[in-house]
This record gives sequence, structure tokens and C-alpha cells, in this order.
Amino acid sequence: MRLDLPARPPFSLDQVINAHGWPQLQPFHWNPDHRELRRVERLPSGTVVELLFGTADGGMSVEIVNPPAALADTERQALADAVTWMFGLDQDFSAFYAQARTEPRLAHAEACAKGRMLRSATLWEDCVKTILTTNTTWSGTIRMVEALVTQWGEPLPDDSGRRTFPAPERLARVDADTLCTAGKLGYRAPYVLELAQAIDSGKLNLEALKTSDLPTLELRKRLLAIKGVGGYAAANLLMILGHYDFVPVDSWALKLVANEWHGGRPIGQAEVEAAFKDWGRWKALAYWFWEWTR
DNA sequence: GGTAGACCTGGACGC
DNA sequence: GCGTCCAGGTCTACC
Repeated sequence: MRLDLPARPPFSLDQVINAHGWPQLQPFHWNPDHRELRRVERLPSGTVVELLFGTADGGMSVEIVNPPAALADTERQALADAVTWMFGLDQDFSAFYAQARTEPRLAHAEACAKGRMLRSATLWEDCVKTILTTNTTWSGTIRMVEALVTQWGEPLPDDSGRRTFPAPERLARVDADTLCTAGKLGYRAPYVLELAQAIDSGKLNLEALKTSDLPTLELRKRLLAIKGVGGYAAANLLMILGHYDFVPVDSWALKLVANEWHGGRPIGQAEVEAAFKDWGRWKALAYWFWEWTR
């Protein structure tokens, strides 16, 4: 079964996939040789399927490749909604492009359809993955996410090696020590467990933030209230939510800005923020898609 | 409000 | 091969 979904132009599937490292994290499977992005996902009916994403006229396609399945209308709509969210198909960057046209380092943004960033199906998944990017290397993040998916994800019916990202209700019932050791999360285990339990108990409705009309500062406050989410992680999650007022300042950002404007001398967060202060509600996008000298 | 130390792991480095 | 040091954000305690 295949769905073709429209996207607000300009749109480039390659651009969404290459915008950041998420395609390398399970349950996404990115094959750069064949330029194929797949993902294992649980449908609302409970069926676990493998999705294959591709280009289509005016947007993109999603195909259920394993197991071949026909969907009821309600499931078809749920899948369309999920893919629309993951690829930001309805996102509008026209105001950002208008400002980007005035800056040579961002003049390519509109022509290359830059702006969208691949998201997971749930904010829960993106929140956990973001926590797992902190205070570690990228290879460490890949390893931790893989351990979570392998240990607690739901398998494809005919391939137990391919699994979904574990649902919060699943992780809420794992003890912190097991998450720490088998999940390889280390000191982050209690953070992920606390988040899973808050969602599972109904104390926190994280997914509601995806469609919330709260102002950015209030959204940021809600994100910072999650243990393990600090300034960098909150800015990263705000970008995923389509709010670009805060630059996610990590050690890489400090190096980039130091090299670009400070002759390589060590700088702090304030200098990064100052570099993009004129970009208003597009600060994070300007930083993310800036054509750096080195 | 600002700062120091702890948290955990992998990788780099020196021996 | 082994031990040591460091990088990577956030939390907590303390001033």
C-alpha cells in the first residue's frame, strides 16, 4: 500500500533527510548507497510495519513494505498525519527565506528548500533521543538509541531484528538499573525513566506540545522542566517543534562561531547568541543552515 | 544569579 | 595491554 502526500513548496526529501543526524538513529534505517530511508512503526491498530519513504510529484510517498498491508481509512489518515509531521510537509518557511535572501551565507536556503528537519513520529521519541545526545559523542547516542530499540522496541512480525522505538508505557516498567546497564544509558537512565513514567501516568502530555499555540518562552519552560533537558536540549526540541528563537549552543556551535567571527579564540554561549541576534524568530535556522567558512 | 563538581562512556594518548 | 586524561550537557549544592 502506498500513499502520496503533498508538501508545501519548496520541498526536497533529500534536504529533510540530510538536515541533521536523525536518519542514523533507529528505528530509522538510512541506506546512503541506495538513498533509501525506512522506518519501523507501530500503527494505531497495533500492527508493526516497515515504511519506505520516497519522492513523489509535489511531495513524497510512503509505502508499507513489510508486511504488505491494506489499511482502513482511519489508519490511512493516521499514517498520513504521522508522515506529514515527521517530514514537516505543511511547514511554511517563506518569512525565513525572505530574510535569508538578504544574507549571502543563507542565499541558497530557498533554492535548496532548507528549513525542514526530520522528526520522529512522537515528541516522546525526539525528547529521549535529544537527552541521549547530551554529554556524549554521536557514536554514543547511536549506541544508546540502538540499545533501547533492540531491548524494548516491538518487532516486525517476521523480523525480530527490526523494531519500533519503545513506547513510554513500555519503558515506564523497566527499572533504572536495567536501563542504565542493558540500555547503556548510564546516568541518563533516571531521566528517561522519569519522563516515561510521567507520560505513562498521564501527568505529562508531551504530544500536546506538537499542536500547542503556546508562545516559545512558555514552551521552553515546559521543556526545561523535564529532567535531563537543559538549554541546549530545549533549543533542539524547540526546533523540532518549529520554534527557532533559540540557538542550540553545544561545543560544536562554540567552535563554529569562534572560527567564523573570533579568529578561533575560545568563546562562550553569549557570543553565539550575539552572532545571530538579528535573526529574530529564525535564529536557530540561520545558525543551522549557515554556510560556514570552515 | 553564578560557579564548581559530579555524572558515564568512549576515544586518544603515553607508557 | 593498561592506566590516565579529556570531551560531551545537565543537575545539584553551595556561595
